[in-house]
Amino acid sequence: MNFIRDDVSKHTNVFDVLKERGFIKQTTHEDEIRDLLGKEKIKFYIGFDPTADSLHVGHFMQVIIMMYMQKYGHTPIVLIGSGTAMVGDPSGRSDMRQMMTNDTIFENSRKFEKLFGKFIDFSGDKAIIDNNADWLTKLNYLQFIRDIGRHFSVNRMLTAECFKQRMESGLSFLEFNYMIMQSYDFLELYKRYNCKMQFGGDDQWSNILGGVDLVRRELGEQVYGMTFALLTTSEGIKMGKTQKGALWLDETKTSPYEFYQYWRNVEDADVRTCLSMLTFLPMEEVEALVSLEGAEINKAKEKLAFEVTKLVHGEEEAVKAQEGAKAAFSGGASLENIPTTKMAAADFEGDGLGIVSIIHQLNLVPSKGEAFRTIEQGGLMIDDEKVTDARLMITKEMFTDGKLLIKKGKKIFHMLDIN
RNA sequence: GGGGGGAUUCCCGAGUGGCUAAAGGGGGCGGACUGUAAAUCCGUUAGCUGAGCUUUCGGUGGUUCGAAUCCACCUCCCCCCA
Repeated sequence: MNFIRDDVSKHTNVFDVLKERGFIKQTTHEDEIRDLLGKEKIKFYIGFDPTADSLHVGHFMQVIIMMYMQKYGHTPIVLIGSGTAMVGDPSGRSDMRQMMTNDTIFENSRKFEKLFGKFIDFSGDKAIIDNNADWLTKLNYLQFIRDIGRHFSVNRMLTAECFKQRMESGLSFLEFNYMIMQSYDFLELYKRYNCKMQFGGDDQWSNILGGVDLVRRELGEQVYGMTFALLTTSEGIKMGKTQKGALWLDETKTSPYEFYQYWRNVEDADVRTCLSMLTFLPMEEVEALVSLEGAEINKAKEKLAFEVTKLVHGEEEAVKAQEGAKAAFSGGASLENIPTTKMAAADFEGDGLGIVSIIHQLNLVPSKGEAFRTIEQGGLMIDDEKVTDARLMITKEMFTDGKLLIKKGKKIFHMLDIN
């Protein structure tokens, strides 16, 4: 559980550390927050709605923040938003979320909890995990709108950024309540744990402000909020999206090799942001890596990919992924770490199997039509030889030591193993 | 409650009876160029192991030799007025 090196930063106030790394986007009271974080050990929370069965890179950013905070002595409260997930956050969405069944939400929550345990130390009282279903599901409507609803001005809510883009496409009353639910969470956590701050991605700004205001109005207490830059590419597109969907932290959903490759392939312009936000390398080291010129920047990308993969999947997997990538792209290194699928030797007896169905089965192409196209366009290689005939049959004799290397396009390598 | 406008292939968006598996753009995929980068250029982009066949234009039923296009009903969405 010792992810962050002691020499990660020269600063001793975690606020300065986060600032140095470019995380901080907006704060409710910059000076007071810096002061508070320097003087006191506080409790703070970040909410995560279990809308999927795994955390993705966006969540991971928030996890990293909690890791820093914990490293510097503060206590993270991980709030699983099973209750808020039943409402659905409209922030940054152009349409309403699919309604989820309670069972799905419950299932997802369990998986979230497990993943958090990998990064945050919950031993003793070093961190807290709670779930807002605990209080939100018990609310009495009438009581709630009288006690809490009266503090919210609809006029003001409607001007909030998070609702703006929905003013045209439509916003249901259900979703409109999301902000109030999240605000109530802050109030509840303040009462339960004396939680003084809420963090979140910058898209959470309005929701966080709502909570800060509510605590002040209801209890007359000052609490604080802070948002962090979203991890986006230099073009402003959210990072961590692949054509298959999000980049997941769960290795069964995104393999460590794929995960490694994603970071290995980021654009030059994004290397600095990624290194500073997703790795715990000291900033001097980050600067040194980023200053590499031309093709040399690949060294920085390798380091980035390795460090992030190590953080998420452990050193062993990171080494494997790196070895596999090196073997595939630059040759030399051992081929055993390239993504491999085992198949029965018997399948390749006699006439063997058609190449098209093989690559389709391996999920290298989404359909057989795509497989044909790939071959027609010269995008498929077997053991370094271009496949020209889509009806090519793969037989046992074509394997060397029971292995066959398939390359699709420039970047996808896959080993077939019949041993 | 009244009036108006919509729903098109991964997304946006054209298409108002056959020439439409459906323009154009985005995205994806393949190629060239490169540094496993960016930019650019070329090709490609429903499924089925080629020609051929099957499924697609919110849903259901109908008109027609023939429908994404016409008709009826239904569902959902948006806008204006209350």
